[in-house]
Amino acid sequence: MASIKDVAAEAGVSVATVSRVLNDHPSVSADARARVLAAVEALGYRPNAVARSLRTDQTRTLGLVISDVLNPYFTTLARSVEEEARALGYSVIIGNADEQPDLQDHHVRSLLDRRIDGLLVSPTDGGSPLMLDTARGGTPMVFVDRWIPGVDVPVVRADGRAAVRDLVAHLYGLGHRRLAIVAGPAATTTGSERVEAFREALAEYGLPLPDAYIGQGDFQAESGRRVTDTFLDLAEPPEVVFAADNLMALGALDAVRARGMRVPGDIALAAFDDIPWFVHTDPPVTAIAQPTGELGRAAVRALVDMIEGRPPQSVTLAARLVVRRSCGEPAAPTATSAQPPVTNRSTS
Amino acid sequence: MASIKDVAAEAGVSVATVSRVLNDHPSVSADARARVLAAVEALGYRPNAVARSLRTDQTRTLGLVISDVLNPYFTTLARSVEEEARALGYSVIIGNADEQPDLQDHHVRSLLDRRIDGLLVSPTDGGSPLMLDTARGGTPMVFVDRWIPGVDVPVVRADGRAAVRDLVAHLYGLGHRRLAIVAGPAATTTGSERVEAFREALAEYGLPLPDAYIGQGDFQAESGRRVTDTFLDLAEPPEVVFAADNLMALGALDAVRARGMRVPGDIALAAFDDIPWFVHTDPPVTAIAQPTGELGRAAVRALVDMIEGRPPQSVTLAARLVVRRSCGEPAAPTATSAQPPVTNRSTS
DNA sequence: CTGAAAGCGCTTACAG
DNA sequence: CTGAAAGCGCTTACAG
Repeated sequence: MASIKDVAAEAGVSVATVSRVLNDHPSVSADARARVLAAVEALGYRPNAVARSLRTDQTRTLGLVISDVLNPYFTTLARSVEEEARALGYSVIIGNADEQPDLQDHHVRSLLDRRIDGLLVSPTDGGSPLMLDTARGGTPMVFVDRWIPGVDVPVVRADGRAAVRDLVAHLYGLGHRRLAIVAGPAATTTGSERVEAFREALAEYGLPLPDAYIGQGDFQAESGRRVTDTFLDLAEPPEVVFAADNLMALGALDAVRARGMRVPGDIALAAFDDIPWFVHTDPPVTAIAQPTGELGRAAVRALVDMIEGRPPQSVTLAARLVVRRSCGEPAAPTATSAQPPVTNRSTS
Repeated sequence: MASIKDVAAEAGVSVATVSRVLNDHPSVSADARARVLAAVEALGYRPNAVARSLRTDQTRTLGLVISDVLNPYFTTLARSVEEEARALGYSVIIGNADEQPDLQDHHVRSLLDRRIDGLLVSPTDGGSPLMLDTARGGTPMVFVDRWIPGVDVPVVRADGRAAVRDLVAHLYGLGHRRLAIVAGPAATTTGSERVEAFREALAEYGLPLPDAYIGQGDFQAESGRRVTDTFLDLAEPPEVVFAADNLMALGALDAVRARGMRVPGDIALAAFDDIPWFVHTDPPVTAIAQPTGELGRAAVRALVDMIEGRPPQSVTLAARLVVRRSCGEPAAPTATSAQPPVTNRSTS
């Protein structure tokens, strides 16, 4: 692989001059510039980013630690993060925590070792020592989707409270009274907040949320299956299962199907996070949609602002309820077509 | 951030000694080792991977350029790649080509600039100049899933030929005679091979594959929708649509649904690539499953073999047909339960 | 406008 | 067993 020395030799100039034309430094003669460019072309030279990073102390790279690559929500988030980063001149390295705090720390450490310029994290837990140290230690950092309370780090996320209230109103209107939730880990903000929002919304209707109706999942499919099984084994099973993310909803569907039961006839289902497949499941799943792409872009902008010395901005966007058929048919259908239309209701 | 010099000062030794204990070099006294370790601990020192890479000329990093992050197949592949790489002591940086050759080249270039030790690619086209140069240029490289003919690079992939034959047998047995395919880009191997396998299997049953029944997609959902629309507009629409990947199947479902038509009553559907959601779509989708995890692991092993100077091995694994209900009910149901069982038939 | 030189943080022969 | 020194490929004051 040709180095800057080779280019300098080929062009008959010093490495300093080569470096200057490569970095668009103004004080280079047109002649020197042309010779260097020709040499670069002839040798197929590409600057060594490793050497450049060591010297400049910046990698123009962002680290993104997501909770689970198999979760379409995070995959969509990752895509928008990469797009926005690329537009701003940064690359991104993705680490998949697979919902395991240990693996999350592994990736954070590895990313830090590579001296990424900034870190985007959706924490899988309440804050490991490493994560806390990193946040306090001056590395530019922003939380996306999930965050860690008590640390001074910008947060970019969706607020699902209003959408959950809309969901409960929808369920109540359909006549459901026994509502259960498959929650995410209590140590994560989305794990606890979604339960709290659900509980509060239920309270508005005078409905309880008994412990037996709060199942502890981990945001992955298998836990949704297991918890739903537990619900179905109850002497008085719930009429509705609200899965706190799309993968646990998948698991819930597995559990229901395994018993030969039907949604929504035997049990209703709703999910946090909307994904394209929910339109085509049997039945289409009522879900709470996040503005995922916008979250990713806002998170990158906040992080790049920090990196480049501008004040970063925390952002909270609204999630919205998307009603489909998995919780039952509307009591008073007004649709004129045989097939009920998909309804997109926006909160606030 | 503490550097090796700080550690050396703290421990009262030279940086060489610090480096030696960090790299488990045998000739270090127990005393020096202990002092260095204590200093590392006290300072929270972490070696700078950038500097180390520059010096050793290896990054212990693999590049993975996948065709589309939003495709669950590639996401599953990426996950297994990262797992196996981690087990072998490597990190992986993922680049998402989003099925665009330009974006693919952008990521290849960026990965090369970072001096990754090896490259894993699922090419989105027939071979850009950059890709060809890279393959010939000595960078350890292996193709996964898709490959570029005519270059001497190991290939790890699934062979779907037998499974496609099984699929056609299944469709024929169900009475279908007009079969159409939504193909991927002809410039990709999976784009052209799946069409060829389909055409050959049809020929065995004396069935033609007219041009009108070959729709040109790009492996993304929107193209599946568009092509299926075209099929449905035909004077004589096909009885079956075979989508060459799961995202185009999603698009096909969208198109069918938009017309208020039903699968398989109005038109049957099958897909290449099996994903968890296919169990829960309406109806469950008959699909060809690849041993995705094993492909990812085998690809990493081949690449690491190349990097570490061992002869790499190309691997071809069989895909298999998973029959569900999207092509119609079996003619002679032998199941005793009301609900037909999911059948997993393994080819060969 | 240009080049010689220092230095980023490591690793590794080379001497001792 | 240990340290001084060179060098990986760049960038960037500093002189001229």
